Amino acid sequence: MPKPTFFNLKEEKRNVLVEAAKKEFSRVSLYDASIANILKTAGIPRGSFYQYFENKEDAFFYLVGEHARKRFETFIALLETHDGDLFEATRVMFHTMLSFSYENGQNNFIRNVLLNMNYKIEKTFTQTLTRETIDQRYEEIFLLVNKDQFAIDNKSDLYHVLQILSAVTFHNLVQSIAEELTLGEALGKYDKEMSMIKRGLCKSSS
Amino acid sequence: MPKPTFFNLKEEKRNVLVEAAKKEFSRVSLYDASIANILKTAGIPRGSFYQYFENKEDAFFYLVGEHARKRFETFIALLETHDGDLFEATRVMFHTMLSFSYENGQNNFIRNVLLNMNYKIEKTFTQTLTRETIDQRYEEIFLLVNKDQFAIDNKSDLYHVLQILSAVTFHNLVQSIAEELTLGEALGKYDKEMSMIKRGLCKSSS
DNA sequence: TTTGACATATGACACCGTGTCACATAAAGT
DNA sequence: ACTTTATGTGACACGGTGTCATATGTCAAA
Repeated sequence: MPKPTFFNLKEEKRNVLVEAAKKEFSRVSLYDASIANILKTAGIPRGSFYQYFENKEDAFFYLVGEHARKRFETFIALLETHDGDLFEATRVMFHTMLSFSYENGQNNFIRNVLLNMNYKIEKTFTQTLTRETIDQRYEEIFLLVNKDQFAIDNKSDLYHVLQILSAVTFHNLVQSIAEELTLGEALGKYDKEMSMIKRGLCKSSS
Repeated sequence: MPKPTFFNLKEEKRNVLVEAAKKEFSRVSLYDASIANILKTAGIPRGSFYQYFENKEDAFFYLVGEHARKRFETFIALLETHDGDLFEATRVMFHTMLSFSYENGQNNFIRNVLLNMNYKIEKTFTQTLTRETIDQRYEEIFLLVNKDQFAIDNKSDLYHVLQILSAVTFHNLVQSIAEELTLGEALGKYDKEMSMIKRGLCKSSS
């Protein structure tokens, strides 16, 4: 987490810093990013950066976390809009993130984050779906989801549904961007795989 | 790819280097790894390293690729052993990788690779190297898989089955290691999610 | 207004890691 | 033997990170 000094900053200065960091993390991965570039863009001296953040990672995961927070709000809103249809909400989410990523060309934060996605980043993204924080925001999802559509017995089953959905959705997001699929191709593949998951991979006879 | 010089090396010296690199990449992630440590372990001067590899990444992905090659052989063998039962072969693979990872404690290559898994690494894992071999290997799988168990129409459907299977399997592998689940917990979660995927997440009526 | 305690700003610097390059040595070809 | 080609070597330039001594600002109590 950023240090208290960061949050004590005047909003404008904080924004300048956030935007500068976002710019650098839009250019390259966390590991290729250079603090010097952030400093140059934000116009602050080197020492100041370390007043606000522990290090580069700290700044990066702060940005990802903030992004994830907003996405979660969107997701909850989508669930409400679609009468608890989890698949449709996820599908719209997929579509939205992908469109946004394509519209903004090579240099945009979310594209870069997705391309360099690893476990820690994915966890920061889906912190609501992990076992530890399950009760905090999982409850919110659970109440909203229309359970009628699922072949599930209990609350724990929904956890696994979310796990599967997020695994496949993220995999498709990353792949679509990395392989530079067109929006149509990406959605086609995603819908196909989603329908297979819904229906089941095996013959019902087995 | 490593430079020709690397492959011209006498087998013993090449092995020393490979083991040294593996040791370093077992300790920390690709980005935290230091070439200096590899040099020290292998007992070669700095310049030599750059005779053999383009850079750190080059060495790392060579090791991952070699590992993946062996895993693929195992997988094909498993498919044969289990009469083309793709799910069972995948399950055994999951079990094997996880067991191996646990048995060897904190410092082992595959654990570290899984923990720092990203798209490029996963791609190296699932599609081994050249374009030509991809089609060839896919064909190999296609011929071996017992299509009777699946609700699939054509060859393209199997592609999507493999996509889903690998997404969920990798996700579980990484999560099990990162969250330090016991082998029992990990297998329980995996089996549960696999059975949900096989049967389908939605009620058959929908 | 002065004072002192605490928070914040600053940039020079020590440290570490990468990749290169000029030169040394070995191996192979003729 | 001599030339050519391949490989070995380590000093070094360059760039990046995190720290620290010092400067500057803030604010409340005296």
